[in-house]
Amino acid sequence: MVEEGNGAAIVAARKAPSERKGTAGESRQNGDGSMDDERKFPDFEAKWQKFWDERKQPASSGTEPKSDKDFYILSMFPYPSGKLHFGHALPYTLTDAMARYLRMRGYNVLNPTGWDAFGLPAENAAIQNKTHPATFTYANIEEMRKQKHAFGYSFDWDREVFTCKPDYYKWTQWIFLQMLEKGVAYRKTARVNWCTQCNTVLANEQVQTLIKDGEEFQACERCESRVIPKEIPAWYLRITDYADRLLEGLDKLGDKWPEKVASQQRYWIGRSEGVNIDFTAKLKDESRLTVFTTRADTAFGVTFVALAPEHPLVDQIIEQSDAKIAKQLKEFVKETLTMSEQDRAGDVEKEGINTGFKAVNPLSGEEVPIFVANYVLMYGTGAVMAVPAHDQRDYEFAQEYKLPMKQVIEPRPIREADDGLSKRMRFDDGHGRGGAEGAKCDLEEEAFTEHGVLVNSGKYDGKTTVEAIAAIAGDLASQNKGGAQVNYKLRDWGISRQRYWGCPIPVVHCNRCGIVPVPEDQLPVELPDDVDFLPTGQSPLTLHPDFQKTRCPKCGAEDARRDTDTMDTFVDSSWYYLRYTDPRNADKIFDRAKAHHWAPVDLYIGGREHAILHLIYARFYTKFLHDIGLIDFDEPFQRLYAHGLIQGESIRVVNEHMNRYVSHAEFDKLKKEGKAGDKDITRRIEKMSKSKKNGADPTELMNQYGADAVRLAILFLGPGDADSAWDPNGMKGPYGFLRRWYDTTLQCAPMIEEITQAPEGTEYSPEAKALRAGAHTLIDKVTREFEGRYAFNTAIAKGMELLNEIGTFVRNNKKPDEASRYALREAFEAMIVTLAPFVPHIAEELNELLGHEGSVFDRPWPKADPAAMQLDTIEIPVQVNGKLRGTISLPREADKAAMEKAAIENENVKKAVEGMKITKLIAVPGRIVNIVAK
RNA sequence: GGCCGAGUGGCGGAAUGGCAGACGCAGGGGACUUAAAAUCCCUUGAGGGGAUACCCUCGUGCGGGUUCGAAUCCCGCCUCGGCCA
Repeated sequence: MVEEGNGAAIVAARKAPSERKGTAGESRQNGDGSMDDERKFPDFEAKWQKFWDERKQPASSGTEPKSDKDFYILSMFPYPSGKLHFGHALPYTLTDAMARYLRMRGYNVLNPTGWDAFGLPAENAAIQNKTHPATFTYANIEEMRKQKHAFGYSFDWDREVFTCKPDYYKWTQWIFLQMLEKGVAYRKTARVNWCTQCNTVLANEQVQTLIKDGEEFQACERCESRVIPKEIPAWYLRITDYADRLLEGLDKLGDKWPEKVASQQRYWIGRSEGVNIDFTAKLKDESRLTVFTTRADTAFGVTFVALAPEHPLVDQIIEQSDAKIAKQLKEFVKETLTMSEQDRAGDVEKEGINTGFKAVNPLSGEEVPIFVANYVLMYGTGAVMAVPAHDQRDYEFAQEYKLPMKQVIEPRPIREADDGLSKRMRFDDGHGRGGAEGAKCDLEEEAFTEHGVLVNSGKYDGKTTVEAIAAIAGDLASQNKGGAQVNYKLRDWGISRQRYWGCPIPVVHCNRCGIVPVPEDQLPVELPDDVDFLPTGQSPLTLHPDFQKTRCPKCGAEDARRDTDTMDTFVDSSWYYLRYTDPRNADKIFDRAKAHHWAPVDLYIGGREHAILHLIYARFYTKFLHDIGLIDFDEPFQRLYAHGLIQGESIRVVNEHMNRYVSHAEFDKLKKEGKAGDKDITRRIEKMSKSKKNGADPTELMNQYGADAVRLAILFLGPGDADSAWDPNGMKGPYGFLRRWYDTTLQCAPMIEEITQAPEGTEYSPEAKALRAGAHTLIDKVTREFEGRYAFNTAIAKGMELLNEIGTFVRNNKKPDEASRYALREAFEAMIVTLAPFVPHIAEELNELLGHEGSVFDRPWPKADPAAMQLDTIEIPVQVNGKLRGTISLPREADKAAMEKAAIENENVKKAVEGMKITKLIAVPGRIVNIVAK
């Protein structure tokens, strides 16, 4: 599938030794300890960055369909927060290594980057500093772009996109209009988080739980004042229509996506198969009261019905109640609605009020009381049938309010095969459990929520849970009293933000025509520049004199108003990967053929914090764009790599002097001054943050040690998909390795520069063979990591190992023969080429030093020679009864019999089996011998 | 509370059924140096014996199991982390 470089040719093509330039050539003459001061290592990184910039061939913008050789690799673009930190450096280093590797393998690689540039922090900074969000944003971008460049990342900079520029958000608006036309975007009035101080909507993530004076409440993360639910009109995207397809897509992606991310998305979508049952509420008039349940089989056990405080019937009930109950209900509803849904669904005290009205169960004909309860959410129908005997929440509520309990399910072991529940149904609200063998039913203690067999349920007695649900759903449907129903936890996506620094929503409100989309030829609706950023909490767009004022595009009325909301920034990032395929197109969102030359993304690299929101939204957008015929695929990211978090060790000092976090440097200082000791501190590994003073600045480290060393240190820390802790000493190993590698190459260059071909007819010494084995093992190891596992820490360790072997070899072979010199050259070449994706600058430098023309990245990827990887004699461990008792040296090709013979003859082994009878011999060729003896 | 992941030296981590601790950091010893830093070399799981280069015992969170053989697979538990509630 992939063209292989010829391993034997790894040493070829180079220029004359006399042309060799080495910055350190002279300083090495010192040959003493002062070398490092004078040399300043490394000093060649800027040189190679310039070299790359000048020879950079832009990624092809072909229009031919994507081939096996076209590879789209993408790292999540950053919010321009100001500085590049470890949260960025890890994914970009991973991405760059892979992109460089793929190019060396002959792939045509697209590796773009850009800026997720709209967002709240810029606007808050603007308010604080009395500037413009754009000023803040572009200054940050400028800084971060420099940093990314200094790391030597090989991005396709000519494709850089900025979501905050009109040439980008024009198309964000355009997609919105398509959604509006298709009914996927709509406006409704619904409950949002409203900050009472800032007078604005907050996203769920911007709401935090605070405890003040012993009271717990939901607060604004910025001003810490109370957040209340409020009904306001806002724009929504009908992502719920895509729920099933979003689920099916996950199945298709299979193991190309981490199972963790897929299951989080499944859970978020929260499909549950159940039954709607229409009760009859006996108010003044009889009205229908539909409940949704996944356990219709327990319908005969209903002893009350509970409504969410938001349920539409609640208003009617209040109207029809006597004054006292009405007042109680009103207060209860008001109080409950100040709680967040998370709290209500959690372990909050279950409270409710008996309305005094009754509802009739359509299956049993029984009348049960109607409650309004805080633990019922506006999920499903906003009403539940309460079955205390078989639902734990109902059980607790019934205990509290002394409500009756009626058992209608009996435990009975159900064989796995009888449990016909689909996977999706199991994945519901926790009720869909299989009938466990030996399940206990003790209603004195808790509800019985397992599956079983129906009792006290009229004609359904004797049926199993699964049979009963189907039968009841069917009967209800035929009587027009409900039927099977699928519900989702996923809600439609509210995208309106009462903010300035976002993509304006391109609609006009006209008094005559209502909501009118801005015609396509008038896009983009641009953000006005001349706005004041005042801490009023109101969107500056509503205060702007002209922005709102516009003509109705439909009837021409002068008094129409523009929508002043802007879009959630997740909208901007839901389709950016497509714009990279044709970033400067002024006429279209992108050229269809260009898009299909690259998209979908082959490998998407980003943090796990985006497992749900961004990745679901991007998948949803892709499906929509597919549906309107823009693209012919409907999953954006073929493979997802979720990188880990780099954490830092924090130190907290608690003593008579202080009680706060200190940095490592500060602690050392305090220790010297005697103000703090080891017993006063708590060390913890936690997410890097300013307040915990456990962060490390990659750019600072880069200035000190060079980009390659930081790249290497990051990759060497651990496998990229695991969280790992940053050690303040973590630079030393990788930096020392690079320096030793450089020095050793320089030292050996004169010895190997004449050798260009494997010497014919010369035998390798055992040492040279061992060195060759090391070199080819490195090639094999690095290749395998790039082809699947991405555990680059182990690949790098192999590189370090080979350098150690080279050191030993050189020390022990002061006057190497030609074959040895070739083996040595091969080892250096293997290191340069295979480590180049990780540490590109030094690889270029050493490549040049060994006399090669051009870039190391133009060299073919080497192929490991399996024969060279193995030694002639191998050491085989010998166990006796599973315990290591000796090792034997054998020719590589020794068969079982030879291994067994050598094993029994080994002195240590003889001692170990003395006086025992050997009952069994296990020999695994090339691996181990185990002797079983009694 | 649910789901997922993890638990291996002083530390980051190797080893995915076959010599536990690769590689690196930190520690110890030595060389160089007037000295220090830097650099280089040796050494380093714990315990014990022989004391040269050798050997033994224990050891991958805990308890069981499967296997000739388990860090790795199975069952039960504990702890930590993440996400959701």
